[in-house]
Amino acid sequence: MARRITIHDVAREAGVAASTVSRAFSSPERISATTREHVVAVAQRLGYRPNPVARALPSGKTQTLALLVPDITNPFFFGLIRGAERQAASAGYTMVLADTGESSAVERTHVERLTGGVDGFVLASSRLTDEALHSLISEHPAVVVNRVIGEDIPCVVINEEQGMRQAAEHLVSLGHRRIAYLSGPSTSWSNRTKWRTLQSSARRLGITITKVGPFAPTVAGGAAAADAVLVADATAVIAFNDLLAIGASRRFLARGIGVPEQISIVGCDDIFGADFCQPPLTTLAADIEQAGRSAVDLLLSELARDHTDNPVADKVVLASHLLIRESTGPAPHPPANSSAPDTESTGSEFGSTTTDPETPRAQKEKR
Amino acid sequence: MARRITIHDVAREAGVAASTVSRAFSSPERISATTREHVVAVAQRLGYRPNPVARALPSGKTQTLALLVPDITNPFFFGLIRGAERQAASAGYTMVLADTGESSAVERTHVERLTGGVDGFVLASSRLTDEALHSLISEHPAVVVNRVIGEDIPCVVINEEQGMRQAAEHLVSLGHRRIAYLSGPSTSWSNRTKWRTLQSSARRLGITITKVGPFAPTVAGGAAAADAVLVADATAVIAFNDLLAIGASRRFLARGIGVPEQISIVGCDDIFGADFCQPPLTTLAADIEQAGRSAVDLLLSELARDHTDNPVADKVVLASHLLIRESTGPAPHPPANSSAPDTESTGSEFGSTTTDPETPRAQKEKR
DNA sequence: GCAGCTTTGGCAATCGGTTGCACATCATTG
DNA sequence: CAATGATGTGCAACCGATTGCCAAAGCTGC
Repeated sequence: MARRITIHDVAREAGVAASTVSRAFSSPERISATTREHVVAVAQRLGYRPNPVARALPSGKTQTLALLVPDITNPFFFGLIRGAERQAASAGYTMVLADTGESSAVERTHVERLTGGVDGFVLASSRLTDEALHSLISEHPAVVVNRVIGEDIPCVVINEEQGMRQAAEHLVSLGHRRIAYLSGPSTSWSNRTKWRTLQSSARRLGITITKVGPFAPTVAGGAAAADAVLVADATAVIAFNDLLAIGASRRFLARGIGVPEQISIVGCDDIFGADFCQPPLTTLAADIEQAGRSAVDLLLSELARDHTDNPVADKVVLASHLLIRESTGPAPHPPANSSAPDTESTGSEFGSTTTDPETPRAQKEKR
Repeated sequence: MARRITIHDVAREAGVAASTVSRAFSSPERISATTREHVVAVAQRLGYRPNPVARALPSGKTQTLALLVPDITNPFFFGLIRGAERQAASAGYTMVLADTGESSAVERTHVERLTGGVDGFVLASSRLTDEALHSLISEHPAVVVNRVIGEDIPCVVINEEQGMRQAAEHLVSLGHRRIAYLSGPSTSWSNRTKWRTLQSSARRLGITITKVGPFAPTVAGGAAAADAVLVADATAVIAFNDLLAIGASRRFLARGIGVPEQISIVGCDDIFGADFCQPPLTTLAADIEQAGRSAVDLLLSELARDHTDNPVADKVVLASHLLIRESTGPAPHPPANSSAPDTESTGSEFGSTTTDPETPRAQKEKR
């Protein structure tokens, strides 16, 4: 724990000024090759390491990024954390991780406290209101993940619409007509988006989707959700996330209700474990690790950006696709009149965008 | 992104010196109540936030801790990260997370780079050699997790011996006589400890335990491990961790080998998913989140310690206990001569310490 | 009314770097 | 050979806080 070697120690030992030592490292072209080599050699011999905080003070750049997540516990964020950490590290940045405990107040406090100590923020699944986010982002460089706020704020989102439509069509193709949506936190933008998309898909496909919840987006929450579904009288459920889906699935099985024989389950996120739970979960997958990497990239380019130029923010949309495993199957009592019950009610607003040939078709699969 | 309010702005606005503003916050007793209130009010009005890096420079204290893990991907570390982050946050510390990619060189580089920017390190499952760790810890405050090095280095470990003995006894009680140990990284202290304990347990219990591996401690590694086990001709396996156990279990099932009908599997760590994989995994559980909390506590008390006093380092040992689920069952062909084959070969070195009544007993369980 | 003490607030140095500017040195050129 | 320019190095200010020391002001008691 000996005192650390400073630039002055090196300067004295090398017989030059401290500024020369500084330049030997940070602007080598401003110094002659001979002195630079000498200084570097002395620094090496003494074991000199620049002090990051001293370096950060004049420049205001800490080479550190903060990642805020609502709940470190949630496996969904593991991939995000991983991707973000790796990308940050490879760019020479250090990553600070903070858990906001699903609370907007804590989120704001963390930002306040970290400001000055970090160069920017990645806000994953922020629980802040749009206004709060806007004002926050106007004073701190930040990118949001899992949220779209406006043209001026860089963000990384998963194409939930795409995924949710696929999920609904998959279930309809299996003969399901009454679907329940297991809602997550009402403060979650992603939750609202999923539900909105599902409602329009339901209209387009001529089926009914009812919302149950909100539930805590955890395995424990899934148990409660399962019981609520039984009351809602649905043959299939789409869950806000895999945790909820796994929890519900286990609860159904524990109550002697077959999955997917009696009820089908679709999750979201393809978290760790979704492939080896029982039954393996049909889920909406997206490369969430990529989301972490993209978020850091966006933030870094935001930091590099000359703030006098055009303030056009980037937006990364990650594809979402359905992974069909074993938690979904044919509806228990396929309705006799399977051919397009009331397809003509399709809203014009969707008719234009979705010229998708994948409409309800035969459900003669067997298990 | 307006310029940040500094202590000087507050001083000017309040009509006092900067030092007075500083004292108003950091040493209120050195200042009259009236001026303090006035200064605080002005600071509040201006939205003043102390700059953490400027504050860290004179004090040398950054209020930041670093957590280094070999692989963020590994769910085992999620609990650790969570526990550490929470404990750090509640003590007003910020946590930096870094992945060493299972490499001792990267680990060392990270420590080098972070030094000065953090007050101390939590090294989880370090891949460094004992010598490297010793020299590293002699110059940086640090605590290690999952490793015991010496009396002078604070550490948090899981009582692997206890757990491994329980696992071995559990399998023996089910009639298993030939057990394979699925080895993890050879640089892992925990891996070596597990194997050593297993060897002595085997001698004591009069069974054979063979080591297969090392394998990558991942689900993918588990598949390779499963195939190796088939060659080793064992009726049960104990895996270095749950990832390996789950991977092996899936591989066995895919190859038509019943788990636990034909082969029993015991994992380690009780990671997320161990309870809902197929079959639910019998595993050695420890409160790893507590390990994270304890590690941070230890580090914090290490930092608070007056370094002139006695250098006695703390050591936290966390209990490990067996969680019996469904991946273990009776050995496929229970040997006829079940009563203590060669118990007298028990090494004296263990005879003294393990006066443990739990020796091989009946295996008449049915499934 | 003044010595002596306590309280209060300011000055200035400091932490360890970075960087604008001045200056010295040396080579080039008219 | 002097003027000019290019190059290399040092001085000192600065980033935003903290803190030791000093002095002014206020208070006590004789």
